[in-house]
Amino acid sequence: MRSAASSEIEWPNDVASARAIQEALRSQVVREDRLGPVNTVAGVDVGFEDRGRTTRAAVAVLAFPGLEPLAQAISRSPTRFPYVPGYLSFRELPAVLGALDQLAERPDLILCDGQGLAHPRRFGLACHLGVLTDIPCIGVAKSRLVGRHDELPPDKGQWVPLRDKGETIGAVLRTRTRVSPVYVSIGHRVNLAAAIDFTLRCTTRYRLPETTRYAHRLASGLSEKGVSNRY
DNA sequence: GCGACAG
DNA sequence: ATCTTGTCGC
Repeated sequence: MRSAASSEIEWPNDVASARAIQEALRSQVVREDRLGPVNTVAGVDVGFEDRGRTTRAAVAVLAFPGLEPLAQAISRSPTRFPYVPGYLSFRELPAVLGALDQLAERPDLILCDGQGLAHPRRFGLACHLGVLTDIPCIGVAKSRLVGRHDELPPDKGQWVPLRDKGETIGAVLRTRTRVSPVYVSIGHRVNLAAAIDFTLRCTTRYRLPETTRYAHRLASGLSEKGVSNRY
């Protein structure tokens, strides 16, 4: 899919200009449901290698709701922005877009590693990815960046709002009974209720959704056999 | 001023 | 994110 070539984007080299980009793009995040039929769901996993010198992103596309693997791609590129809390997207997005470009088809929905609106300026990685590609996107993070919340009941499926500065910015969601929760937030074109629902429907027996988990395993080295990078 | 801080 | 020992529960 060629909708957001990373090479055609001007990437910032410092936090001040990165912040200006966030402030300029944050109004483009669509917080309501604007989804077509969801037949394919992609999971995006980000991370780094070589003590941070190389950034890597993996994407796995699964059928929905059956979650059968359909396609996968991985992209590595030299790190061009350091990890600074609140600015993760400037470090990871070039690799993420590179991985998405390897796919033959645009996924109908993306579950992205990291935060969406649950971000100091309401423009986390999942929002940035959603705005640049205009693909419906949900942020699924393994730990908290900002926000406070009440104690979370132990049963699978239960959730409590994540709040910051008087507004709900996401949900703390139990994807497995008595297992540490994940942090779900709007990325783009999906409301919070739908984001929670999709996250649960993509989660089977592990803490993380199969989409994200599949991408993570791909990035960790052990790819699945018999799955090509096209449908 | 001090702690907190997605991956 | 990554590293690593000890502990707990099924």
